Amino acid sequence: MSWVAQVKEKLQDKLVLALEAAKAAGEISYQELPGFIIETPKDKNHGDFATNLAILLAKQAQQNPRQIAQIICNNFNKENSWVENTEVAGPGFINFYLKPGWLSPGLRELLQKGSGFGDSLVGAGKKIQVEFVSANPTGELHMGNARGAAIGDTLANILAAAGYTVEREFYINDAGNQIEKFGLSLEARYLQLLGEDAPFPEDGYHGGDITQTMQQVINISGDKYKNMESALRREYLTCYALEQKISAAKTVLAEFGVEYDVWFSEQTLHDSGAVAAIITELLESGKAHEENGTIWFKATDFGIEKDEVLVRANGIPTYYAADIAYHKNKFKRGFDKVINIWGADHHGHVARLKAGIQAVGYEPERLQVILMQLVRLLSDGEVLRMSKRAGTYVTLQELIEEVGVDAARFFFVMRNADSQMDFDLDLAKSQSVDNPVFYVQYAHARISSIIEAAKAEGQAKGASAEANLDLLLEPVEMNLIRKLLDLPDEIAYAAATTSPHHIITYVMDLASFFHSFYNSCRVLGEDPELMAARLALCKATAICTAKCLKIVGVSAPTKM
RNA sequence: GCGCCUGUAGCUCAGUGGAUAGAGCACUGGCCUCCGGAGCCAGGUGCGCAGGUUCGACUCCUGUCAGGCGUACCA
Repeated sequence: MSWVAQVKEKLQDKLVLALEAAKAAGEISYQELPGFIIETPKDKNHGDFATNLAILLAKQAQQNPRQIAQIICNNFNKENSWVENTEVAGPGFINFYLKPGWLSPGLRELLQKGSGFGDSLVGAGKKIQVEFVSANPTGELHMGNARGAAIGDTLANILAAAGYTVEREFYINDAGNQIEKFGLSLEARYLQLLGEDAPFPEDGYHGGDITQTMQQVINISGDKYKNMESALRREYLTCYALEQKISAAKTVLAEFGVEYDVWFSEQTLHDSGAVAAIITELLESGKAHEENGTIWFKATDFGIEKDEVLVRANGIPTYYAADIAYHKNKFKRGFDKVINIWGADHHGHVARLKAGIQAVGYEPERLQVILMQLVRLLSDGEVLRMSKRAGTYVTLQELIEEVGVDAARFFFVMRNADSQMDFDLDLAKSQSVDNPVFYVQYAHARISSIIEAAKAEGQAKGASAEANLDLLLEPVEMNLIRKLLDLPDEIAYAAATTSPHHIITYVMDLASFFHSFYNSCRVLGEDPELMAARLALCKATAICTAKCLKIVGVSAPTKM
């Protein structure tokens, strides 16, 4: 448990004791202890902690909340605690003012733990999978995929820091209709490149990358497939192109800082009979039935508006059927919970999939889908609709080259997945200096520089837990320490709410507190003891800043 | 029509039922002979609208308006 949490718990115990004492003395009457909270007031004038206990008791006790608060304060035993003073405020809050130096043990703990500070065990023993990006392997990864990549990878890092065993997975949609179309498009381009007058499929993939890939095939093996039987030719070309696309995706994602544990092929679910098994299972349990050659899942029995097709009239299973099989496979692999990050345009699929999961015997709550609103692209102040057809999309590769990994990841994680965000290309390119990522990185670089300077003067040993941390009594120092000690709770909170953007909000605040401290307190050249304490505070700030940046997948430079 | 998401400052966005709702950008003025001025300090405007629950609502509920996205034998 973090130091702040320990102090809080002690406070809570003592509050309950005070209340019981008051009851025993007949000063107040109540039946049940309400679920009160102890919080950190936003306004520093309201003390270090505050509780709403008295307000919640008012009804039961049939007394004025401020009176109750006063009674509790009178019965509160400050001995053997950090509490220096209590105060009744507002509608009946009790504010606690703690003794100077109460933060020192926490700061010492932080310095001792180093980069492990912030980790917790709230998820210990639980296994979670995060599946993200999972883009069709028929084209290049684009900016929308980049948002998913940044959010998914960061979320996985957060969950790992919170003690969960985490696996990252990319689901490769290498089966079904779109692969058919892909194959037809490849074949057409291939033949066209060889001078044939091959018609391009109606709604095929028009991307130039497909032509390039086919040019590669010709460079390698000439017209080897030209006179082959069409179906076989498509199989060869598709196989080659898929391998290329997947390998390219791996490369660019790795460049973006994302490494997956598992690349899972949809096709293997068909090959292994897992999809067929699901369909049989649903038929046999009466949850599906055949009608005119089509197999329907009775989704309406699970609260869905209409039944869903599992196998089309042409005998080919739907993506939906494969997805049920896929999620059963996930649960059989022992994940307590699986999280999917999807574009919001797939939200209609969530309820259906949950119904399917339930139908094959798993609690739908074990699947969480994080819907990510789509990225709107702005250029010259105009909204560009991202479209592969129109060629108005930015690839992940281009994004990395033009904006950089640090700025791009920071930017994508900064906003709630629910927000429909605008990405101003011109701003990202031309004014990237204004990106908040630099604000945070600058703080880290500044600290590194101070510590280097201290080393040069032979003072580096000061930046340690041995310093007399009780000397850090300036308000800007206390604010900074308090913020630093919030990190474990922030990570746990971000994990519990699966909201990566909280980490950004936190680290921006942290940087702000540090810059304020820096501007009003000197570190080097002070009295040796005070300098040692301040160096330790700087070191602690660097530790927490680097920790957050690492979680987000952004570098923590020592100089800029 | 029905369903999901979103409406908070001029713009982009934070905000865990608590006290006087925040940050960045943009605008104005100030700040180190000294540790990195990519920094700090100050300046003002806002919770789409209407009800309800609550001691207390940006937060929960209902209705309504606006935008986005779904509502396939596509994925």
